[in-house]
Amino acid sequence: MNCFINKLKKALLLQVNFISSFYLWAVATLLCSAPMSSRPQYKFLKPGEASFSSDRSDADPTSCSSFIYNPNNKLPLDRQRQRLPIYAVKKHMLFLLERCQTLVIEGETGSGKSTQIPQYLLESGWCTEGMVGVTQPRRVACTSLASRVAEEQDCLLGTLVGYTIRFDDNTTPGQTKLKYMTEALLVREMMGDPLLRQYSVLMLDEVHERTLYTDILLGLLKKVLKRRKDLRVIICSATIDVHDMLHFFNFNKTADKSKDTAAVLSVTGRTFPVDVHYLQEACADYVKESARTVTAVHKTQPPGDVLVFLTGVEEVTQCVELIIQHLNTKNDNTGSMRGASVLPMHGSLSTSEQLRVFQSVGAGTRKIVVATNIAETSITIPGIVYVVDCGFMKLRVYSKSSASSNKEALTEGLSIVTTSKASATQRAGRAGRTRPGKVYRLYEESEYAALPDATPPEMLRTNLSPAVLNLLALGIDNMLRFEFPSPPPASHLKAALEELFAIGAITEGVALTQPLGQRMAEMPVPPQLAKMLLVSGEYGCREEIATVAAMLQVQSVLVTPHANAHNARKMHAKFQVEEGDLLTLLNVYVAWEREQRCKRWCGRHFVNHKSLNRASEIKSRILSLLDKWDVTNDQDIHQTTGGSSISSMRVRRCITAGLFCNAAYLHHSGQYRTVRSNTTLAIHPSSVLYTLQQPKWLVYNEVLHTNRAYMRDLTTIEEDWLTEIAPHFFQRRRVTDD
DNA sequence: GAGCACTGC
Repeated sequence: MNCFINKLKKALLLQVNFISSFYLWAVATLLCSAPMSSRPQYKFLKPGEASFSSDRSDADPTSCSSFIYNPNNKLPLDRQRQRLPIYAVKKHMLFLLERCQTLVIEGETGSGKSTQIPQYLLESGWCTEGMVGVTQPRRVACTSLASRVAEEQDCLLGTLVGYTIRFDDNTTPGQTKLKYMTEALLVREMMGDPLLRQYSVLMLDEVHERTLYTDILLGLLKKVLKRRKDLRVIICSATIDVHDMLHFFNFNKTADKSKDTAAVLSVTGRTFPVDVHYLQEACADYVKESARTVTAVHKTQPPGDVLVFLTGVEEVTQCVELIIQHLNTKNDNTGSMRGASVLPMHGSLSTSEQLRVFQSVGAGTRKIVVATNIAETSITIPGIVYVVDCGFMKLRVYSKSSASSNKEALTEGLSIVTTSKASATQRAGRAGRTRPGKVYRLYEESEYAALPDATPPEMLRTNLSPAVLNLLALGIDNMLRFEFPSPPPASHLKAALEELFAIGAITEGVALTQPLGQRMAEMPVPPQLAKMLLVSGEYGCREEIATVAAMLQVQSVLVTPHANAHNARKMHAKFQVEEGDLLTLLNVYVAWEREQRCKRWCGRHFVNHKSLNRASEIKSRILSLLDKWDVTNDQDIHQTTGGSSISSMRVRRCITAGLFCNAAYLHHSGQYRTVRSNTTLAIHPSSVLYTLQQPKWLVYNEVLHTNRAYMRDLTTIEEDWLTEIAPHFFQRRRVTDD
């Protein structure tokens, strides 16, 4: 502790009191540390005109998407089902499931596993005692798979076959036997039913994606399997990690194979061969090289649409412009020209702009889609024959801040890294869905061999406090003994435990506090925001905080179109207040409601209508939870205040109660430093405080690492509030050294 | 003094 204090420099500072969290630290350091994922470096060779090597046909377009190309869609449904590759192994699968608790199915796109396996289980009596639950990482997959299966079973969706995603439960209790759901939702269900008694079989689909919730579920199900010998678990994954999964779930530690509790079954897919082309010499600029390659494909290759993978919005925009230049003809605003239509595709586009890539561009015209990673798993564009893969992607990383600080701080950020072999294969597979295709990889063949096999699981790359809170609520109070499929580094767990302790979610003994911690776990928002919501009654600003929390859950409420940035900024200025971004967001929401949620008003003010509607849904869900727990505005506060400035202060004090760990002050050097670790951080240019007067003290909602470490979603606060609201965390001291 | 890939409760 003394040593820690000595490290701080000059002036009057607030300091973190780590005395109470020392125990947590001791617990956390006991946890075994996992090897950090190595981040491969991609080296560019000298610039120059590069050419592609000759055709090769060794592509293995393994991909597992919920959108399945169906070459038999003119046949009757039962004939279609029998033609799927999975049908050939149906009996073997059912036999293995009788014998083993866990079945790992290695299956490729178009094998029919996601739709057929649940029906085989239904038909062979696995649903008499309980349901078959199928998890998916994404919501659209749940809804589309459920409707397909309902159609094949000739039943109304929501009866025998149903789905459950957030805000949308389309099942009938007692009647629904096949239930598709998101992974996160099954984790929620386990809070009420830890042994999942209503399920006889659980099937986890797309496990190779290794989302945070996939890993949580894998660990939890392993525990449940030990307690419930009647339960069966089916793991569907791509080739890459089948043996890891088998090893993870096989409880047989003897050499006697007949005692194995897990088995593997392989199913071939139904995709077309994809020719792989590599550069013979590395390129200096993959954006320019992509545009050059697309142009060459358009001029020399037979008809067929093109999909380009780049890493970010800016690259996509630049590449679209370059391609249009290269194709060198007048283009109208639609991007159409001489037999080609060039379209961008990324998450920040509006729905209507995104829909354009699915629309037909007409016979004789080649569609060229330039996309981010959104096209790798989340969406499938039909008709793609050529893929151009730059070999890079943006990936969330969670690591020690490289910014100048005298104490380690873990922060989240995005980095551009090379893709993995699995990811390169997935991208290539996008070219072979309807007929044989070609992929152009903008790197050398030797570079491919150097790629990591798979992208590291999200569990190793993210802030763990939400996950740890979830596990605690599920009764996993000993992280030491929890079997993570990929154990996260001890430092990440330590940081999560410290944060949860600071906001009062857990005790020094790492137990969930009652009722605060328990309720925070049930809140569908990150722990710090949950804290803010649960104490909002005490500050008399329940409605306002519910709005702020909901607005922080949706992306891009304020839109700034490239072409109309000036006007957008002018309109956005109407909502801006010097108290910061969270109160600005509150203003936007209030204004939207005042205008009767008018869509045209949104357009005029460059506000995303879809996002606001979603925020409204989340807000209602939050408010109903607060009602359930009797979190209501304190009457005394309500009566004695009324003015808007006082109201703003109440809201900001309540925000401080949730985000006090993220406090920063304006150092005399003119830079902001965090109170917790004295890390230098800058105000992000998207913040309203970027142009307004810089406050002495503020709290931020998140840190974004790009070239520098930026704080986003800011709120101005008073220094005194910190010691007042979180006395356990802050101590006022005068530090005189240095 | 710039610029966030994608999910999910």
